[in-house]
Amino acid sequence: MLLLDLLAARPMYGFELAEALRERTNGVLAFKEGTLYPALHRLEAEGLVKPYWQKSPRGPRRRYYRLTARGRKALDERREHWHTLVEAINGALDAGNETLSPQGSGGTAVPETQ
Amino acid sequence: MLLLDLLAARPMYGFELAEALRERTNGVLAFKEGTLYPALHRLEAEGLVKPYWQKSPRGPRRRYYRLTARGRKALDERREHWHTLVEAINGALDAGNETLSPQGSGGTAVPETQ
DNA sequence: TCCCGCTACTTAGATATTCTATATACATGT
DNA sequence: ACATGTATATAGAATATCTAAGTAGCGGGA
Repeated sequence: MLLLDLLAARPMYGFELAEALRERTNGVLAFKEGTLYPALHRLEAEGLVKPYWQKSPRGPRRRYYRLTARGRKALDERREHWHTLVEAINGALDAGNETLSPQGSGGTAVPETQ
Repeated sequence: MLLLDLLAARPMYGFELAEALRERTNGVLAFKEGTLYPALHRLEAEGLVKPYWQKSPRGPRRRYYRLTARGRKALDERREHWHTLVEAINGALDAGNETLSPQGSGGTAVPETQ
């Protein structure tokens, strides 16, 4: 999801993605090479991104990844799934803390996942 | 974290934990047996929970898990880590959506993780 | 020229976790 | 005796991460 999200703005190459994630999360999250590149290959295999080589003004060539239409759709789905997940977990955590305001947290029935 | 959180209220047994999580998350999350029991064994090995057998009024005996002092501490740490993680990811997602209110989200420098 | 450091991508192997699937067993009802 | 529901356990496959190393282009300094 994070990779797709970063690529939604513009095509980027691996190293750039790693730097961008680190900046955006203030260093909380950082892709390790062994995670990043295989993950990009998986996204490519799923048809969610389309890569192309491009020369660098200095240093080795770069592999840019562009989001496909399917990738855009997948990003929307994954964002929604992420929010569902966070709300479910935070709701579960809140439920254990009957210390303060007893609010129902607007519990709408949610379709099963996992 | 979810197991520790559920056990913070009172000791519970595996099956009960599975039902409790399903209820609390409106079915969004559910422990599979093959995930739940090994996870409980790991928590035990880490000294975060202490199990004991107890007879059931009907059906086979139950293995109740009680949170230890270390488990309580671990829960606090994991909750904090969870919130840090969620904020980092949501912040990263927001950063890609320069559509609305340009708020800095109160970005406090956070120590590195992962 | 040679080596070093930075950029940039790749991949093998170890480790960790989840899921699938099955096994075991107690209690109750038919 | 057998099916059903409760309850725990675990082997094996699948998936993903991390560790670690390798390859390579470019520019600067000895």
